[in-house]
Amino acid sequence: MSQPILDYVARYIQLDEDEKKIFLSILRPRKYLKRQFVLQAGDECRYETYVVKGCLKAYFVDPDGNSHIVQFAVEDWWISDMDSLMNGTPSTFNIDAVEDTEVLQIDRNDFNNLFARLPKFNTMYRMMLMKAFVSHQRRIVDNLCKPAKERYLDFIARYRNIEQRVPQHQIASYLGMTPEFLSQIRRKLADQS
Amino acid sequence: MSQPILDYVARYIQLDEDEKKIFLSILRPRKYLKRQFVLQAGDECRYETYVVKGCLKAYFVDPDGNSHIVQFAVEDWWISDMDSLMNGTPSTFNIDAVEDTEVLQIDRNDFNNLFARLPKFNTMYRMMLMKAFVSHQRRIVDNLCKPAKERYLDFIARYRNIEQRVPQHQIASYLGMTPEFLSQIRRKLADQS
DNA sequence: CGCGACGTTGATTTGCCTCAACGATTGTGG
DNA sequence: CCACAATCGTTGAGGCAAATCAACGTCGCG
Repeated sequence: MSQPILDYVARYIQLDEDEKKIFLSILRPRKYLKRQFVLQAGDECRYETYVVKGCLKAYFVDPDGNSHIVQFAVEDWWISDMDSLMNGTPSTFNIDAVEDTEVLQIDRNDFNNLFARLPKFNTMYRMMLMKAFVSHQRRIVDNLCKPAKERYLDFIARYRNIEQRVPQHQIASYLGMTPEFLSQIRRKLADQS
Repeated sequence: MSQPILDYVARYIQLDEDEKKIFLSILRPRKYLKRQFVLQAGDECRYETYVVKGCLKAYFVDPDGNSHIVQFAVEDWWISDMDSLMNGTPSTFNIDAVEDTEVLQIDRNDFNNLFARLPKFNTMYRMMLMKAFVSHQRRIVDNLCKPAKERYLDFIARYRNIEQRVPQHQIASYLGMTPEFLSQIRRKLADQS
């Protein structure tokens, strides 16, 4: 159960046995059923969540009721409402399960103390955030300058494993287009091949 | 010259005199003239750059030759091509000066060593990145679900100081619309008030 | 002066959305 | 085990937000 996350951590930092013990002690395993909420917008985000098996998604529901997916998290990914987790403000995103999912969670207090107790985690988290920074910037640029068809092709090239596990209309939401339009794009691609 | 950056750092971490000395020793002051390049796409990003006075911008030029501004950096902001800075890969962004600008720069090697030499900086940088993470996510969502007019109004509300220093077509680029369309939006706003 | 950067305006086009209707599945309670 | 609802994808007609293209006026500056 905890081996994947230890491997994950080991890619960034080396822990001694004591540190491993402390780290493992703050992880709480939990399961979510498909469609079950991990976090509802407006609530305080109480956990940083690591996905062991399954798939979660974070999404924003705008005033018109349309929902916009900001992140998928499959195996070996982390997900949370960072703003709420840092500051205790009400979260703006919902997080729920795309399929039945097993996670390991770190409580908000433990998370905020973690960096003082085990300073090495500063390094790991900083490096994770730097990678996220880069991919966020790329996503912003791509959304600005690439047409819908190209964004779709990029997505399936990069996340082939996600594409097959998530309903098509959710991919459309992630890519910033309507499900009808994505359907149209796929038809044209199928016709010409 | 260095006081602003010390104040900046002090908002996140407390340095003793030795640490201050080390930190200051890796900062290189430099001036850029309006329109001068700080970094050209394809080159290796050699510096993390802190703006003391003036304004820089980072932008991506797409295959059609259109440029898309990903970030402005005015006083007290940092700017770089993070991917290139981390990994030494060719940068995808250009960075240049919107106006005459004074900066403090940290060389790529010093930057990568900084966290080992002065571990406190892990904490500071992690916290900076967490804030950036949140604002990137918000920008992604806003670009997906807000119409152009609203994005413009949000921008001038949040960055009134930037709006007055940067040519209008660059703001349009940052907001992901054409300069013609932004001009139209502004006319309508002016008419009805 | 003359050129380049900047903003504006209008005509036209287009990428994508809206709305509505329709099968195919899946799942679920009676 | 069936009936009915919910979820999901598809298709087409029509509409709109924003892009494109082209022309023009202004300003600052070498």
